[in-house]
This record gives sequence, structure tokens and C-alpha cells, in this order.
Amino acid sequence: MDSRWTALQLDESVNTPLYLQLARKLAEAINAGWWQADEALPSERSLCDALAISRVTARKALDILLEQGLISRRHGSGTFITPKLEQPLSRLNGFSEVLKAKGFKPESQWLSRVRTTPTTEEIIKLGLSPNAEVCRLKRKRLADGVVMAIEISTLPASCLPDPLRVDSSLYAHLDSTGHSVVRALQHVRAINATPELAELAGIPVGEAMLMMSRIGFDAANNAIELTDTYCRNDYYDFVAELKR
Amino acid sequence: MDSRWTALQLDESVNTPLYLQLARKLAEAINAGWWQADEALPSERSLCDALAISRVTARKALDILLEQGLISRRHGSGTFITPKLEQPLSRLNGFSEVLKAKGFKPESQWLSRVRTTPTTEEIIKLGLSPNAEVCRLKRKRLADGVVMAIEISTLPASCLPDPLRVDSSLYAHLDSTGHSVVRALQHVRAINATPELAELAGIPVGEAMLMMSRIGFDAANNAIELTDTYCRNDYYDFVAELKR
DNA sequence: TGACGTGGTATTGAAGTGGTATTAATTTTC
DNA sequence: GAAAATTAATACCACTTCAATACCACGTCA
Repeated sequence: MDSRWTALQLDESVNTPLYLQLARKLAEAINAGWWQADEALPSERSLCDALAISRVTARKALDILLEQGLISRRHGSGTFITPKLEQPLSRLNGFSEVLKAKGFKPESQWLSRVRTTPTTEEIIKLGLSPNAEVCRLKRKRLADGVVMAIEISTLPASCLPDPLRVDSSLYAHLDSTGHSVVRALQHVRAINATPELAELAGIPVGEAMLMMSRIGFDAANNAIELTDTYCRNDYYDFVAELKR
Repeated sequence: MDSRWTALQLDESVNTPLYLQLARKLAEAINAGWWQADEALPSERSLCDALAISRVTARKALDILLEQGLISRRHGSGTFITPKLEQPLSRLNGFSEVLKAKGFKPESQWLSRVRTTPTTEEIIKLGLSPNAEVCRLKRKRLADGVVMAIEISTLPASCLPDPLRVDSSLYAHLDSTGHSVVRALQHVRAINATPELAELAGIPVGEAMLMMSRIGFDAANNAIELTDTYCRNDYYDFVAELKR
């Protein structure tokens, strides 16, 4: 490790500020893979000692890397390399958050928002009475302007009295009405694109798509959300971290 | 027993925490078969005395082994080695266990088991030197006699010196050679069946299949396994539980 | 039933980490 | 040339982690 410091030596004679020099060299080192994801960087103080600079200088350099998202800091604990795009998502997240994390600009377009009667499958899965009503929300999911998925959500009308007032974030809306989805079971299957899906997603009929069916539960363990998501396989992949 | 303690001696001078050092050494010892299944480990207090550490330190080490499923504790009674058969299966799992749990009768058929040179992708993902060798294992997965998936695994030859001796359970074999897969990252995508896959799986060309690519890591976080699984979508679906 | 040995937990303190306020020197700007 | 901004140093604060001690709760067995 110590031998590496030499590659970080700064040059006082040139008139670019020290903290900028350091930030650049560190960014290079990180991209070159000096440290692994989630590994701790040398502490600010040891950096200072090794390079004969003050802590403020070292911190300013690190501030830049922080802004670039290369590192993250934990008070009292250390500075760590942020893992690259591969960050596993075993958490329950909306599409938007996932895409943002990957550096895309997410958008949604509503295809329809209606209040209607449920199918028998929905009655069973959501545990409804046969004459209850549900809201069915259908939307396109875009990333950087390209269609990535078609999503159809069904919820009991009681959770979402007025479907027309739901804006882009369904989960945020549910939170605000006190019906937060806390846990979900998700099935993943592969299907061939039907003519309707192919049209909506802008891909050839028969192309393989990922279909994810999710049942969302609230804190009381009632099923309150049924969502089918049809993803273009060439733009999205589903990453999971598994443990023994 | 006492002579064994020497192999567990910790090193105060190095700056990895004592409890981590101990956890690693104990894990090694367990995998090396120092104790039998269901046998009691030395008590926490005797560990402390032998290694001149505090009980908190010993406990923290044991906490890690507990998390890894290597041991189990019984209040007032002792700490015990968990039998091997149960360890491998909490979530990271072979096909066989999943299918059995669903009530199918799982089988495997070997298509090929060879020792060969790695592709560039494999070199990168497994962190190999270019002239290293790998074992490539290809097999059919059956449930109740029907082909459900084609699986291609690639491992460094150093982890699996003789591919011909691997029987049905790859993970069990890895455990016995001390290269257990502890964690994995898995991508799920949809693809259209190529002619070769269609032939092997007995489905039409172009049919949608689930493709799962998994990178398996050992306890030291080295990538030691690359597995691509191509599943028939009509027989298998991948279920995940998500949490907020 | 009690004594003893087991794992479980709360509290503590030292050492190491990032966070921030203050100040001085330098460069930039008008 | 003077005011303002930038750069860098120092000193002190707050949080985490590691490890130690002391005490609690459960099982076992004479």
C-alpha cells in the first residue's frame, strides 16, 4: 500500500491547487481499481501524513470525489468506494429509483387509469369481495426517452379512491394515504411479446420479454397491490444478491 | 484439543480486528473438520482463556459464523456445529433443492465436463491470468423427466482439479474442497431460444427463455464460479421476496 | 432444588474516523 | 491598490468501532 503513495505525490511548484491535483489522481486510482467496491479508502489523516498536506486539503479533494459519486463517507467510520452500477437490488423499489441509480432519466406515460370490476384472479389474490371495485393503472416506463417496460397495476379502490389523481409515483401516493407496501412477492418469467405488447414497446412480435408479477403487502400483511411489468430484455436486467 | 489452540493464535500487530481474525480461523477449522456435525464447540469462556481475549471479541467472531450458518447456539447449553447438509440451502441454491421443495423429482444429465482455456470474459470476471485453465461443466436439468433448464458452469481449474469426478452436486463438491460459494450476484434476463438451446430443451426456436447469469464468490470475496442457466419459462419461475 | 456452566446483554472507555469553525496566506478581481 | 475570493493550516467536536468488564437468564445434573 505504501508504495502506492508515491504515485499520488503532489507538485507544489505547478499552480493548480493541491486539492485538485489530489482529486484527479485519486479518481484515476479508483477507476484503475486500486480499491474494491465498499473497501475503505485510507483515512484522511493517513493521507495527510503520507502526502505532507493538511486535512482540509485532503478533505476538499475527497469532497470532489463525493460529488462525483465515486466515494461515500460514514462519520466516525471511514470513507468507502461506492460500488459501480452492479449494486444489487434486493430492496423493494419503484422503477424510477432503479433507473436513476443506473444513471438513466426515468419517465412515465399514462396509458389508462380506470375504476372497474376485478377479474376472478384479482378477487382471489387481493382477497376482495366479488362486488368490490378496483383501480387499474396502465403506464409506459421510459428511460432516456426509450420505452423500457409496460406496467399494469391493480389495487382495491378503497386504497386509491380516485385513480385519476395518481401522479407518477404510485408508491409515494400509497404512503400518503396510509396504505404503504412493505413487502412484496415477485415472480419473474420470460414471455414472447404479444402483438399488443410489441406495439407498445416498439419491438418485434415474439421477442423475449421479462415479465414480473408482483403482489404487494401492507404492514398488516394484506395484499393491496398487483402489478405486472413487461420489460424489454435489452434494456433492463434484474439483479439479485443471494446469500447462503 | 489444546494443541489446536496454537493454530488459532491471533495477531495484535496487524490491523484487522481480532474478532474478524478469529472468525476466519474458526471458519477454516470448521471446514477442515476439526469438529463433527452437532458436536459442541469449546465454550466462549474457554476460547477467551486460551486466546487471551475478551468474551465480547469471541462472541463477535461466533456471531459471524452464526450468520454464515456454520454454527448454532443454544442458550444455557452451548454452541454447536450445524450439520453440513443443511448449510448450503437457505437461498443460494442449486436447482435440485428448489425443485424438490416444489414437489418435483429433479435429475441432472451431464452433457460435457471438460478442462479448457477461458474466454476473455471469463478471465475478467474470474480474475484469472490469461494462461490459466478452467473447467466447463454443461448439464441438463430435468424435473419429473422433462427438461427444464440447460446449465453451463465455469470454474477455475484450481478449484476443481478434476472435472470428471464432479457428481451431481457441484456445490457440495466445492464445499468439500474448501472453495465454498458464500455469496452470489445473479442477473436475470429474457432471451429467445437459439436453435441449439431449443434442440436441447425440446422447445420451438425463438421461444422465450429465462437466462440467469450468476457469479459466485467465496468467503474471501473471490469470484470462483460463473454459471449461465437457460430455463424453460413454462416450467420454472423465479420467486424473490422483496423488502423495503 | 441448588450449584455450576452455558449463552445473552448492558455499560463502559479508548482509539480512530469524518465534520466543522477559525484563522492566515495567497491569488483573483475590480 | 484595496476588496473579495480562494487555498491551505490548525484545533476542536461528534460519531463508530473495537474490546473489556460485569451482570443476567437459561439448561443441566448431582
